Amino acid sequence: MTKSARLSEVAKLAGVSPGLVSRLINDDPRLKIRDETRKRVESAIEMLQYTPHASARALRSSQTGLLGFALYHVTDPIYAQMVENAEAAATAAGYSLVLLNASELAANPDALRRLAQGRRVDGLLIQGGYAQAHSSLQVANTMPTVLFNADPLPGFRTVRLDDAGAAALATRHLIELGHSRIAFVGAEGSSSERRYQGYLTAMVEAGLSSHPPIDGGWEADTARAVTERHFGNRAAVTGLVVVSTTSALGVHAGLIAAGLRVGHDVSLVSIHDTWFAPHLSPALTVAAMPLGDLGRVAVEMLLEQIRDRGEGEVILDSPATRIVHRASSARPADEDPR
Amino acid sequence: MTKSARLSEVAKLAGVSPGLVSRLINDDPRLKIRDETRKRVESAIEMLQYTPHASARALRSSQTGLLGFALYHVTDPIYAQMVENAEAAATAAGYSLVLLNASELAANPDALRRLAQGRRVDGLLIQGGYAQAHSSLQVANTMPTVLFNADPLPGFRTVRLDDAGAAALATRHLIELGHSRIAFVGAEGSSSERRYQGYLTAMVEAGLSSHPPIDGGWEADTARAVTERHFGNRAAVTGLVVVSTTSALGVHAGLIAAGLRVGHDVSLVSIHDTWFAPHLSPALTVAAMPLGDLGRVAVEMLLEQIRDRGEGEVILDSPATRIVHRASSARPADEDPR
DNA sequence: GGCGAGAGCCGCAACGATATAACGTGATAC
DNA sequence: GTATCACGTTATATCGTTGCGGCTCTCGCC
Repeated sequence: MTKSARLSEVAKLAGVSPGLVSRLINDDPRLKIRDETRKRVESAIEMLQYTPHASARALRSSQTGLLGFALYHVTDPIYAQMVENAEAAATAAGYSLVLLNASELAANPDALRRLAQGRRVDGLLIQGGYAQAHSSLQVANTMPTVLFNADPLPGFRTVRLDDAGAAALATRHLIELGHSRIAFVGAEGSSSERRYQGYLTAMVEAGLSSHPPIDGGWEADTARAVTERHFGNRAAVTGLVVVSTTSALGVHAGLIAAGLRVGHDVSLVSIHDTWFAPHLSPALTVAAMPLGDLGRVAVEMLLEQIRDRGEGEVILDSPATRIVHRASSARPADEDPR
Repeated sequence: MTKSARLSEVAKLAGVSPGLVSRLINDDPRLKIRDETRKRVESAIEMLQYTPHASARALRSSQTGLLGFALYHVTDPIYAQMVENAEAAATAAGYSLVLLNASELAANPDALRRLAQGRRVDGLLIQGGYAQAHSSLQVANTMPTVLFNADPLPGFRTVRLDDAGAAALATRHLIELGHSRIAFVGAEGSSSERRYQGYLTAMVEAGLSSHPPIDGGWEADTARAVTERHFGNRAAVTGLVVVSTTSALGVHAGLIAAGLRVGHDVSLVSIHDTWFAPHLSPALTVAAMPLGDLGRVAVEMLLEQIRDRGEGEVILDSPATRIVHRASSARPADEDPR
């Protein structure tokens, strides 16, 4: 029991050829086999506790059963949620995820080549932003790739959420509550820009004058600092739409530190729901997008591409976005309700 | 350029045999080669953009360069932080991490066999709790394994943090502020038990009477519900030590919901620091343990074991634990300060 | 009874790399 | 001048699977 069994040993024990055992294991559709023989082989497999050798199989069939998953920060709760669902989807299809550091891939183009050309994985899932970098373009031809949360790039499949729609929804939520002076706290990157566009759409359609975006960054720390600086004591607006829950946490803290009452002096809505949003005090109102679906769909698209070698770009704008109304947003206090 | 180059093609271009190229790439210490030949080979590699084929190499050398990393929840910010550092340590050593779902491994013992016996990875990192399950014991003999945040198990290498020490530190922090009625909010599992022991130690050494642990669970939701139920309006204690930041968030919310002022009526300290702890209002005081180190050390221990086939168990109790004092803890309001 | 048609199974040749033994050279020693 | 040896380099044997062509029976049928 110290050394695991080989396919040939199974074959010998069952009194058949290795090839037959292999075809049985991979249930080759055009395999004709007598029931008695099948049973014999199966019990030999059982007896020897046979498990196919992954590397040998990978070499021969040139399929590793691995998908590379490149992220900038696993610690970002938004993406952690996506990872969880992507992992589940991959496992369900018999694949595993290899965690990759997107920043490192971007910094070191050889690393990407090693992955793709060395056939270490069967496909790549890459977080947006990075994929826009030049070096990855070459990879596209040699390996199935899906970009998520990225601007569509010719030749790549892309999957992303309805950023503009969610931001518009969040903005409309504040407008419906009676707010008219509403600002958008954004960050760098195309997804923030799309969300700002959504904010603009909602403001224009309500006939309200919009503000230029406030850059708070993606991190809570920076968002907090910017908020404190921006809103020291006086609130120029009564409503804020924040680009992400992570930075909304910073805005939340910054407003309180500046002596403003969240959900009273200033109403706050952020994009993306996370597990901590309901537990802030006051709890955070959010425009929730189906992040889990993003992970699942990204994996499914990649697998489809691996199987069919399908070309062409696909953009998935999920319609499942909805407002989760919590205490951080309310009717404006110091304005006449409409 | 459509098909990537083989080792043999490099050899042919350089006018040498494949074996020589292989030994040069893997810098075999007992390889003697003329400088001129080396240059010729190297430029051939460069010219053909040669990259070793991962599966072929894995089959022949029986080393995949992959480490399995089994977690229960990637979304837990505590472990997310660990993953990030583990990934960095693995990459630095030329390895990659394969993300595994610990719950699924536990539920389905065949999955573990497939991994270990199928030689899909070179080693396994397994989150505690799961490893205690029976099925994993067999794996220990066939594959290098390191358990993290787990009780030491004979035959396994284990790495964990100084749970008891951190809890004692947190408790002493409250005692030093002048609190005497202090309770511990815990959860299921051995790490919570160790932390409760630390709480007891500190209480006993201060001559204070301790309370039985309050079970708040690991999640913010459950901790919040338990807190609201437990502390409806009246505070039986003035200080709380909470088993983890995640559940502390729930306790924080629950106290506020119950009408109690955190950092005033009740002081709160939790174990583990995370990115959101400073941004709660009031900000959370924590006993910070070096989570990043945990990830790094776990990987390093595993690699060591892979190389040396070293046996024996090692328990790392990191001494770097420290208190980060924020607004959620203060001198008790309704008691005489000592 | 001979022939064709499958059904059922076998065996060889890769897949791309690496480890090891074997092999040619010169140079050195006797 | 032959034996010895060190130094480079090559040839060959795997590693464990899978894909493919082909071989051998057993039947059915004219």
